[in-house]
Amino acid sequence: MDRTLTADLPSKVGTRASVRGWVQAIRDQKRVQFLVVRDEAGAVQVVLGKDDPPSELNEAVSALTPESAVTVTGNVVADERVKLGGLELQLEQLHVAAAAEPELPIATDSALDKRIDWRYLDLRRPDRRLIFEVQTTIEHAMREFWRAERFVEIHTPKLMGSASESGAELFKVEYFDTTAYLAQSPQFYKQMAIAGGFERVFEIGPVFRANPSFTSRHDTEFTSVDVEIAWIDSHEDVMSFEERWLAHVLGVVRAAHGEEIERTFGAEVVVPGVPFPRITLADAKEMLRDSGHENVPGPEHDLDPPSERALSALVAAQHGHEFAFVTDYPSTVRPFYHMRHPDNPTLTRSFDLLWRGIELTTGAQR
RNA sequence: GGGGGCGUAGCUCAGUUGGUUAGAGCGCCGGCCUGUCACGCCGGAGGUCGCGGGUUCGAGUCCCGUCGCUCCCGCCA
Repeated sequence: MDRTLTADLPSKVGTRASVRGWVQAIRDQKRVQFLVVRDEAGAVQVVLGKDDPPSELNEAVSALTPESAVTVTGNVVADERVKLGGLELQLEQLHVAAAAEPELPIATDSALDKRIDWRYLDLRRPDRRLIFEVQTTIEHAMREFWRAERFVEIHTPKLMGSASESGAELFKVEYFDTTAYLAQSPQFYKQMAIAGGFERVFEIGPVFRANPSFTSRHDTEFTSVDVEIAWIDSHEDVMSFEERWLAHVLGVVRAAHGEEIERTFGAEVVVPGVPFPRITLADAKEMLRDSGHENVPGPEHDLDPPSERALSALVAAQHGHEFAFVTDYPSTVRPFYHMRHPDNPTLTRSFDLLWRGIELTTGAQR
């Protein structure tokens, strides 16, 4: 019998169906037994009346353990008493593909490090899966947008013969009888693609930075989204592209997952208006000082995390906007790959994009 | 790299100025329960208090070391 996803069960009422998934709950009573079986799309209540003495099927249900992998088959019936979707599956056949240990090593309130130790169990939780669903939607929406704007996707080498940018520490790896380095940025290859006549390129790929960093932002290995555009007049062209791009992506995410994100994480997905607010780094620091923010970094320094959070809060209050471009970094902060202003070589044609107090991207005219 | 916090049952956590046999909730196991839906009720099992050393009549508790986790700062072309 073909497998039915729990999300499709309403269309199966009055027929037999087979559901595959994980046992989420077992409520074994004197006269009746209930299971909740969860698959990637949802969950369904399974019901079985108990014989006296209990049937073999009754005994099999009693012996189940949470998170066991099962296939349950039976008639799908509508029943208003059932809180979970108003329907249930009347159990006729039970197949246990893999029985779980009686006691699970993590619970919903377990700490993150413990959940990571048992990641395959943690990922079964719908709120964990939602993150991956949203990530997939985001990448798809990005590629869709880029493709409509004549971008070409590139996959650049991650094993390199030398550093692609200075500043970040490199991971050394043995490469036959010589040494290679893990790429800490596709920047060099992006620019080669531009020089090669690819006017607009993008890459979504891994980058590696051997920074002994102890923060919640995992700098050592992460997935970087990179874009490079030719024939621009200034960094303003990059910003106006980026804001349209991100507004599009957030619009798609809100439409596809907005309600579930709100329900699961209590966070609203806000589709930003265009243009985003723009402020020079110097003006941002003045704004922060005027607002009474303490320890504003000096003129030769980037904003620190507390300043980024405070600036986002000020922009939100003044412009009602979650994004803010901070522009014109001094060349001392951005010495590489950044074009200087023709009339003021101490400033670069560059920007950072802040979102809800976090630095999201860095951009510049190269 | 600097600083703070934490490590006790399968999970989440209490544990007072050092003092008898280390507790709770959830989970698990057994029993009961006529439709539950966070099911309910009764009972039970489960511990090298991260590890090593020290102080003490006595250490989960104090001291030193060590391992692990976590938060903040720094680093982050």
